[in-house]
Amino acid sequence: MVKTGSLRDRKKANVKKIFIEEAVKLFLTKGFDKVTVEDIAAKASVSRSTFFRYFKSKEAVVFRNHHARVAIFKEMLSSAKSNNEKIFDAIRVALLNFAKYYESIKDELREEYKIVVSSPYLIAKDIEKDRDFEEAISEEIYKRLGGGQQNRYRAKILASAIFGTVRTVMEDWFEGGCKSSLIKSGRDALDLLSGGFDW
Amino acid sequence: MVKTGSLRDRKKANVKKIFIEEAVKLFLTKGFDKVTVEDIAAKASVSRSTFFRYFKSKEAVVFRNHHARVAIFKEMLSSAKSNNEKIFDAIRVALLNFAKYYESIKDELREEYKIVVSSPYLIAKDIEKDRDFEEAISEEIYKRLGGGQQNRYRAKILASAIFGTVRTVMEDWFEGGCKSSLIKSGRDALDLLSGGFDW
DNA sequence: TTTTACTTGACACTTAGTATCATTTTTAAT
DNA sequence: ATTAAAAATGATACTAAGTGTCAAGTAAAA
Repeated sequence: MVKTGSLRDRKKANVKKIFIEEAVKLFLTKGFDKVTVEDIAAKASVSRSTFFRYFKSKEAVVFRNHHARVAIFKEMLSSAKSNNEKIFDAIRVALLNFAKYYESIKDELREEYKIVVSSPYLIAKDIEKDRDFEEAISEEIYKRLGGGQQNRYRAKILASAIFGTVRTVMEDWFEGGCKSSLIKSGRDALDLLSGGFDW
Repeated sequence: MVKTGSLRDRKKANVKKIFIEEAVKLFLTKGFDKVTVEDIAAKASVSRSTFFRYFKSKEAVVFRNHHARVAIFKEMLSSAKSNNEKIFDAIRVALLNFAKYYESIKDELREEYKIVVSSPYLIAKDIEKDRDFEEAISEEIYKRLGGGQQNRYRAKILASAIFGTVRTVMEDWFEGGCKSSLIKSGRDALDLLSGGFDW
């Protein structure tokens, strides 16, 4: 039994799909900044107005999967168990799980990356989006530390250090065309971090 | 002997000063997003065209000191000496020096922060600007490690962890109205980091 | 079938930023 | 002091993102 929405719902889903396909095609060939919403709407054979009913901005097409990914990451964080009761180890488990997930959607990610680096504006936005992941880590550490004002700050500091590391590993992975093992690089980088800064 | 520029130069400097004063006044009272370049130009009694000859964008007024600050930081990084030959310690010295500098311009910074948080757009841009500091740290670590491909990556990871920490400390300082000791907070946070992640 | 709810296209508007051109102002040379 | 070159300004027109509104069309429910 296949669940078909109403005709209206199916039409909407289809329009959205076409928007995404055509927009991505244009972004990849011309670069994000050289594509106007007018162009996208024309390719999708609808009006410019309609585009803004489906996406709140031009870049929203590019970042359409962001929220879902953050949700997945949060789920991995909260369900992560460590063998040794150490918080950092649990975060590490979640991060490596997420790395595995990212490897499984590398085609999608590679395409997205190509679009992002085509525009200084998108690069900035991308950095901004990363904050959601960092905040998720911070929240998780805070919870596991048991709450309290002092721990909130402590959690933020640790999370920013951890995610700074993660971001760098990911950038490196993208730069190399997602060919290397993200899990292995991630593990190595986290080892470097956990070893401390006595150098 | 006072060095007076030409009449032209003095006029230009004055127009720029007026632009900054009026723009900042408007940003502080109405919030960045509610101020148009038209408004600023009107307050400065010049045309909108002229504004864009002095600043390449509206936000450039807010971030007008960014480059100079990065330059100062780089200088502090390259001249930092540690007692024990450890790279992390030299970076720490530079960071604490910079914290001292920031304490000395806290009024300017507090004003800037108030404007930045008035606009989601500026908050994003601010995060972007921070990358310049992170890259400066990365460069410095890389140089001190003696170059090489492997060290480039290593330097990036360490720099992102360090700067993630720094950013969090600064945010906390700003949130508290720049009243606490940035140097002390910075030292504590760096200690937390250097202790490693074995928890 | 008819009423109601939703979707769309057309249009007007605001604002940042770019580009051009004529006018004014400053500077340098005679 | 006069004039020619260089630079700053204002006016104007343009592109493009994003917002808001309204009337017409289409699907859903009665």
